[in-house]
Amino acid sequence: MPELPEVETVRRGLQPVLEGRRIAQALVRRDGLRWPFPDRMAERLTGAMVTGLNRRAKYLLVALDTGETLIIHLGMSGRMLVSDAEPGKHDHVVLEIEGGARVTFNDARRFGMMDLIESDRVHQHPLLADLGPEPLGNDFNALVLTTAFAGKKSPIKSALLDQTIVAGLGNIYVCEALWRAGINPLRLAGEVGSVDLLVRVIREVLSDAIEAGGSSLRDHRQTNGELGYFQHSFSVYGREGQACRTVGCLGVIERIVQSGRSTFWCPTCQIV
DNA sequence: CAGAAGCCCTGAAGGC
DNA sequence: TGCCTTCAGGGCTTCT
Repeated sequence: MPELPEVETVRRGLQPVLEGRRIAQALVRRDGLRWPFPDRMAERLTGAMVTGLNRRAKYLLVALDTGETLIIHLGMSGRMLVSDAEPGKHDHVVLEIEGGARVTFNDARRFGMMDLIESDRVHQHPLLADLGPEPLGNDFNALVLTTAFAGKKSPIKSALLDQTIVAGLGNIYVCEALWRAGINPLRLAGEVGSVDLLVRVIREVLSDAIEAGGSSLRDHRQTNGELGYFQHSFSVYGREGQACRTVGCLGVIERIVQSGRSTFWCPTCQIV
């Protein structure tokens, strides 16, 4: 499940493979993923040099010397592979890189997306225009979050999944952050008191995950070259029925459904 | 208008 | 073993 840390890990893994290199040939093996690919995508990618590899929220931004940027979203099951293997099932786009590397976009469930847009208009792309602040950046702080929460009648769990409030959190890291902050996920966003601790733990949980991804990235590159899916140990996510890991807490992790998504939390210590 | 539910899609996992 | 059902969730669309 690629959330911000996974996408950042993919970005860091692809950087040495792509940056400053030319796409010798782009192979597009189907019409699209969630939406159709842009017109003539293969032609527009072939021959282009990658001038920079950036990230906005959960989107990878591949800047090209053609003046266009390739926007990539991994959706739910999307992954990037660096390998010599011949394209197989669910390998939808293959980039042959000058010098021999091969980067493959694989996405079994096809919830991912790719689009091309002029580089100076990237942040006006419909999918990026309304995104909230980057949680690891300076624009994300207690004042901004308090303002965004003001008057909101949805549970704080749902509010944190809203990409216009803060961009890049997904179901897993929202659960982890609320647990670290001791906040009840059912609490209405507009009724949460101080968010200072919440801001701090959101930054922490994302930074920790990026660090963990970075360390496992080296191992993965040595084995099968797959970027993006890593073993993380979660404190609450997926731990229904197990003992809470908060020091001194004797609670048991519960699973509830909010806005159609599973929320894992400890009713004993998440009481703020 | 805000908030919640529906939808897309495939593979993994669990029940019988 | 194998078939069937349920679940996973990012983010847009539709409904209330």
